[in-house]
Amino acid sequence: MVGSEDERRSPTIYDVATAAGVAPSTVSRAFSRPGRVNAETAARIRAVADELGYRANPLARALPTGRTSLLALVVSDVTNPFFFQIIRGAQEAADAEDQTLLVTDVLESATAERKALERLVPLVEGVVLGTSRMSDSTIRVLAKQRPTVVLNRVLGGIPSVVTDNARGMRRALEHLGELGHRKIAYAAGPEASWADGMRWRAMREAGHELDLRVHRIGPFAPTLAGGLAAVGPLAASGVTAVVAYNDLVAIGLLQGLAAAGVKVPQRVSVVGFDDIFGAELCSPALTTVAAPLHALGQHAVRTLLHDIRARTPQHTRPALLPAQLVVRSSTAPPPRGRR
Amino acid sequence: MVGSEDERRSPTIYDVATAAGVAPSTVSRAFSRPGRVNAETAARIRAVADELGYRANPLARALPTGRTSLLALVVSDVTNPFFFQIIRGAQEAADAEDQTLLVTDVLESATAERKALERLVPLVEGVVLGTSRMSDSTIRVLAKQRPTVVLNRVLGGIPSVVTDNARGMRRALEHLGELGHRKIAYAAGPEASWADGMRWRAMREAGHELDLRVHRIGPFAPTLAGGLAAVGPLAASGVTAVVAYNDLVAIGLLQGLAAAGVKVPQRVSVVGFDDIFGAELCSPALTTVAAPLHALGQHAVRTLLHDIRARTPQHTRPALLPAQLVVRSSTAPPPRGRR
DNA sequence: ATGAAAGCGCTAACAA
DNA sequence: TTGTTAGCGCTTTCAT
Repeated sequence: MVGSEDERRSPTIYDVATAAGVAPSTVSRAFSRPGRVNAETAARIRAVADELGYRANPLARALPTGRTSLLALVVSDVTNPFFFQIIRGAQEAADAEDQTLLVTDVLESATAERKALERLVPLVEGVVLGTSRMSDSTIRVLAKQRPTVVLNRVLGGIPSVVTDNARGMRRALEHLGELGHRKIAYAAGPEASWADGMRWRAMREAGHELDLRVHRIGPFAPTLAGGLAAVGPLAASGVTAVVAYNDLVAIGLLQGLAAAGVKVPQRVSVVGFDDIFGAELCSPALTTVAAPLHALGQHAVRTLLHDIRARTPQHTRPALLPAQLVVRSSTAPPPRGRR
Repeated sequence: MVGSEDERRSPTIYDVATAAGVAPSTVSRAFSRPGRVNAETAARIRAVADELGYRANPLARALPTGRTSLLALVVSDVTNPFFFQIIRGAQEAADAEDQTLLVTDVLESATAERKALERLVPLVEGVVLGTSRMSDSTIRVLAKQRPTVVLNRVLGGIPSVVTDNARGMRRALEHLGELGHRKIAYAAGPEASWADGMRWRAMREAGHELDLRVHRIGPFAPTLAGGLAAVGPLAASGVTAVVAYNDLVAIGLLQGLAAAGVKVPQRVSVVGFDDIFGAELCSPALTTVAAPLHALGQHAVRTLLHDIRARTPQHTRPALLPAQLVVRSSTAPPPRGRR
């Protein structure tokens, strides 16, 4: 067997039981089901446990119950600032409920994502998928095995929490409209992106309501390089303002425009999406639609915990969290004669 | 008990054993100790296992052996770009050895760090501490419980992996010296920081050898705000170049200098440390001493794994990983008449 | 090379 | 309210 003639193993419920003069099961109950045991007995047990330095073994507890108190958060890219606050929020929510959050980076690869999940699933009680690269059907299979919450993606029947892109986009266009812009471009992100579709649709609708002309360029990669690539098409489009798929694209645009000698915001205004770390570092500081990143992470974990406890997904329709426009220095009225 | 009259539990070694006509222990061996079992038997067992969709339960495996295949990486702040590549490197190294990495953010708080560790330690086989805020003695206690590796900190007797700050600083000063600078400031970071002490000491030594005058200002918080605060003291110091404790301070400095109308690099050159994400976003793009972030994470995990397997710390002296100077646009020759 | 059996530390029926 | 007892799924001596 394993234990051998242990020198100084850590104490178990048996040690506590003996020392307190009760049965092991009573010790167990004293910790996992307080109230199901006489107050005085419980107190004594706790005292003895303290003295012995007893700590419940999470593995042993998990084996018969399946309750590992472990939650997985899968992100497509830890180095993407988009996830920082999401991770933070998620971790806070998990800590608050005494759960341990396992953050896993899958490097933008659906294969890596599946492999990671294969390893994680038997260990965790639930998983939240941040910007998953996996197919809908793969996600559904996962959701059958463990309670699952999806971030920034809507998937019929699977609980999800997303940013209210429509309202955010609306705010951005209102802002641009008030400044006097009339013709505005959208620098699109990856076509496969759910958020991209949402944003462009919202832009068309808002443009229509606000009587603004909107124009789509792209798609571009959701990176600095993508933004750089958008410079040419943007110039060709003859607009005075552009809303980018996300901040990385917007910042790339800023850099490319600067290199081309086009002044921002004097000649053209630029608006980003998400408000990632870096959006206020660039110059000019980026006006952007701030996604409720922290809240997104927090809400996802709370929802997950709820579903785990309910033993079945309750939140079947997506939770919509509000975005907020952060006005910085990359937007201004259009050049005279261009309005 | 627990299992109840299960509908469709996942198959166990018992199921496989029955189906393959062998004993459960043989199935166990076939997986955990291949070679200790007849090749043909093993093949048959594997075939049957596949068919049944058998997957070893990591919890059950871990209970008797303690081998959870879980490693903890504790970072003081996930949102600090400094950690991105560290996390990546660590995760790669862990994946390569079929270990699961648990990344935990402790929000710059020693208390949170201790609490997180308390929860993690019984679960993981080892821990790497990235920029720990805990005291040396607390870390030593931890190291007694689980193999531990420390990042960017040297702690007698505890395995650690650190950046070669001395060589990096030397490169930075050589670069500045070649450009013609003679008087250079160091914008210091937190006094409690081990890296800060190293960097300042290295700067003095290099300055001495290269015949440059070095001057220390600060300490400043290791943040953008810290950099902003450094603008005044910097102006007062009368130098033509400054090396900042880290990139965040350097970028803050860039922003503050711009606001004050001081041109970088024409009037003053700025060098950062670490090369975090953001160092090339800011303007001008930052010249900086790039820490081998990815390698740091990777090396830490490898060392940890090694120690876990050796069942005792082997690497008693710090591993020194090389830094590299990345020259971008924030450095240039000093103004005429100031050399 | 393989099997039998004990045990890892805990939980949860079931009885008392 | 508390004790007894049988597992959870796996590993590992000890026999054979």
